[in-house]
Amino acid sequence: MNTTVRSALPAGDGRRLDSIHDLFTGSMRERELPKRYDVLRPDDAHQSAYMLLTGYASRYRLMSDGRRLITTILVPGDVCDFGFLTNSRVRRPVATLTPCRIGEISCNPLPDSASWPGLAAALLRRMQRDDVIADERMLTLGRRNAVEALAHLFCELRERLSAVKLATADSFALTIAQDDMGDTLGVTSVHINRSLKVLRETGLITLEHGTLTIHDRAALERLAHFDPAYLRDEQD
Amino acid sequence: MNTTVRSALPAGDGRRLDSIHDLFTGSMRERELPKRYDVLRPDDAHQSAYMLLTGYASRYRLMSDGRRLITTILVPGDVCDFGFLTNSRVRRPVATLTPCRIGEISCNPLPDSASWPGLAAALLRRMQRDDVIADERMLTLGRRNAVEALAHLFCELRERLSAVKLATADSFALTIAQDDMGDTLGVTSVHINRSLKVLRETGLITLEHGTLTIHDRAALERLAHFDPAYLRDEQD
DNA sequence: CGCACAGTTGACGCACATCAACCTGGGTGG
DNA sequence: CCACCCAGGTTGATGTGCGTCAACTGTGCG
Repeated sequence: MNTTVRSALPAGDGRRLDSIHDLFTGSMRERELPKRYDVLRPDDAHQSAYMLLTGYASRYRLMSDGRRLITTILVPGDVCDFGFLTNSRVRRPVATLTPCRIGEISCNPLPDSASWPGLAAALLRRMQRDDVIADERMLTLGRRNAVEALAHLFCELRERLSAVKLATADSFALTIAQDDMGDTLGVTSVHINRSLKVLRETGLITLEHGTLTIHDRAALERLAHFDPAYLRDEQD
Repeated sequence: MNTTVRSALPAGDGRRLDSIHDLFTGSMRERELPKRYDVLRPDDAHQSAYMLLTGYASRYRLMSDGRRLITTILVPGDVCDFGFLTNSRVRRPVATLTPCRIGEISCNPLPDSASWPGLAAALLRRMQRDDVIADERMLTLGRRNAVEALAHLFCELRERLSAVKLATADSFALTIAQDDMGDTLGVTSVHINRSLKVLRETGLITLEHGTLTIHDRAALERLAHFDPAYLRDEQD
C-alpha cells in the first residue's frame, strides 16, 4: 500500500513518474477486447487501473427497465475510471463500444502519493477535464436538439482525437453504432439516423465506411454551439 | 505555495487537518449572499475555495442564445468548485439560487499536499461523489420523463440534505424557483409546474410555503427509479 | 449462399414547447 | 395601513420534435 509504482518500473528507466503516460507505460499489461465487452462491473473491487489504447469505450448507466445512457465516451489515452484512486468499489460500468486494446496496471499496491512528483496534479487535471466534458454533455442532453447534439458530439470527438493524433482537421474514424450514439445523446437510434441524414444533406459531413469527414468545420461548430476552449488543458 | 493551511489555523487548535470540514472551519470567512448572486465567474482565477453553508446554489452552463442548464445543485456542506486545487481558471459559473451563506478560505497559499493526512483522500471522495451525482443527472436528462425527473430530484435532495441534518425522513425546505428546477431537469418551468401538479394530485408530495413533504417515499423512489446507494459514502 | 446485424425509411402518436392570459402573495412606498 | 407592484406560480390552446412500431435494405462474415 505504501510501495511506490516506480519500483515496479524496469530498472534504469530514467523517466520521472510525473505523468499519467509514465504511470501506464512503465508496467502495463495490454489486452485485446472485443466489441461490447465489460471492462468494469459495478460493485466489483478496483483491482486495476485501465487506460484505453485503441478503439472506443464508454462509461454508462442502466435503469432497471432497460433504459441506458452512455455518460462518457472514452477515446485512446483516456483512463477508464478514476475509482481506483480511492479503494472504492466500481460505481458505474465501463464497456467497449468497438474492439479495443486497453492497458492495465495493478493497483495493488497502490502508488504512494509521496512518490508522485506531478502525477497527482496530472490525475487531478484529467478528472477535472472529464468533469467539464460531462457538464457539456449535460448541456447537450438538456438543451440541444438532436441535430445540434450530433454536431457537438462530432466536434468534441474530433478535438479529443486530434489531441492524440487520431484525427486530422476534418476527419477521423467513427465506428460507434447508431444505437450507441443514441444512448449517448438521449435519443433513439432511429432519430440519430434521421439527424445524421440532415447533417449529410446539409453538406456538413459525410459518414461512410467508419470514417467521418467534416466538410465545413466552422459551420458545424456554429451549429453545435461548440467552443473548443473547454477541452484545452491550460497547463500541459 | 508550499506553506501549509494548517499554519493558518488558530494556534493550539488540536484538530488534524484531515477532512474538508477541518479545512474550512479552521480559517474561513463567512459571507451572506443574495439570491442570484455569482459566486464564481468563468475565466476568473481561483482566488479562494468556497463551501456553501446555508441555502441552495448551482453550477451552471449558458449557451450564447440564452439557453441555460444547471449542472449541479449545491446544498450546505458542498464545495462550490474544486478548480482551486489546480490553479486553473474558473471553468463554469457558480451562482446562488436562494439567499446563501458561504464560507471562503484563501487558496493563496494553497495547502501543501504533504501536510494533509487524509484531506487529499477526502477531497477525492467528494469529487467522485459529485461525479456519480452528475452521472445520475445525465440519466435524468437523457432518459427520465419530467415527472420521473422531478421525483428523482426530490429523492436526491432529501438524501443529501438528510446527510447534513437538513431533512427529516419525509420533508425539507425547498425554496428553489420552478424556473431553476426547469433549467436543472432540462424542461421549461411551465412543464415543471404541470409535473408538480401530477405529483401533488397523485398524493405523493405536497409543496407549499417552501417546504416539500413526501407522503409516500417508497412510491416516490420507485417512480423515480431512485437507488440511494450511489449517494452513500462507503468509507466515512 | 444465407444468416445476422446495422442502417434506412414511413406512418402515426405523445411528451413537452410555446405563447399568452391570469392569479397570488409578500414586499414597498406613499 | 392600505394600494400598488411585480416576481413567481398556474392554467389553457395549440404546435412540434422525438418516440414507437414496423417493414425493408444493405453488408459483412461463416
